[in-house]
Amino acid sequence: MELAEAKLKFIEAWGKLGSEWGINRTMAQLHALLLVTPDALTTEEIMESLSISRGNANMTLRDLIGWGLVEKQHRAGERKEYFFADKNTWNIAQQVAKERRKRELDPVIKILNELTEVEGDKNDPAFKTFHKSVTDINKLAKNVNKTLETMLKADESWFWGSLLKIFK
Amino acid sequence: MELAEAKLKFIEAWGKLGSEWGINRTMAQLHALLLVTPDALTTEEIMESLSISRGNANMTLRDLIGWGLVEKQHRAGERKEYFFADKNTWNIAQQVAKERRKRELDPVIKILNELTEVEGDKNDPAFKTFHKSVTDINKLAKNVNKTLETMLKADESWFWGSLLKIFK
DNA sequence: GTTAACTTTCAGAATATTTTGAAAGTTAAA
DNA sequence: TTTAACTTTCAAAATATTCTGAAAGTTAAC
Repeated sequence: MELAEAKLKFIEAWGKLGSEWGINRTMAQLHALLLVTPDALTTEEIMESLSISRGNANMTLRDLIGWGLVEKQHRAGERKEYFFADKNTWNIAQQVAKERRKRELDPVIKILNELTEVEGDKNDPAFKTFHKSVTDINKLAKNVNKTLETMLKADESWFWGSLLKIFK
Repeated sequence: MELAEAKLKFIEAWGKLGSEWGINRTMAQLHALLLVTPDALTTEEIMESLSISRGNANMTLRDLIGWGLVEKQHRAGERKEYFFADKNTWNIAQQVAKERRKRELDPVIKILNELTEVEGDKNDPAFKTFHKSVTDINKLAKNVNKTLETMLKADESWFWGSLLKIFK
């Protein structure tokens, strides 16, 4: 397989995975493109590579910067901006985990905490079932949260080393 | 807060979280409804509760059954079918992990394995960057895979106990 | 074998999301 | 200050996803 073909395959696969996990396909693809490109790219080059419009490129880049995955570079004597992605996979994983926790997990834990407090007739099966499900899911969510917390502070080799040691 | 209101809040929150994670909102909501309902429900009752059409209810129920989260029940002397959800949160988490792994992670690991094998000029920065990113992501994916593997076999309290022990 | 209660299907409608592109905005350099 | 290179915005268009509902299909009971 040619490098060019392989890059396209990677970009496509990453876009697909992203869209299955609630991440805009273009955003995942643009990130993938920057991941396999050694140097920083201009908006123009990105538009060309992915066949997307200027507006789309601009907004997607802004989103990626908001996720902490991409940075702007400016070069002396040049008006245009260059974009490049952090290539450290562990950093990327941490960054994605951090953002999704903040945006999605935290709000839901907040609601679950409230719902756990709802009171009712302990003999009513409707109440009992509600309370048990909410409480159990809340516990699960908190365990996930703690695990993420650890992951966010951890060094990659320590993290996987520890995990795979127990999980031999 | 009333139980009825709390149920609605739970259904709404679960639907939102689902849609952020690439799961159809209705599917997440219907699952949530069954989770907080002690007894099995008919299609009719589900349509009513969630204000959805018969077609939508039917297809969503079929999907949930496909995910292993809901079961059909039939009752002696009755034509209509009843649907109920497994209320064991750990089972649910395992089931979701298992299905998403099969549907989404496995295919991507297959592609990453192929792309890892692509050969090229070791002095070409384009090749080096491609190869490193693909290899690193592949490693990460495999570690996630191993962790899921363990989780799928594990007992809940052992799993979280082990994790939180290292991660104190 | 007929009925009627129920389930399933799927084309088209509704809705939600993503993308475009041209106009407006910005700002370094002349 | 003016220009022009570049970035940003956002209403409208394109696309993708989800939902509806009526018709077709199924089958348990009679």
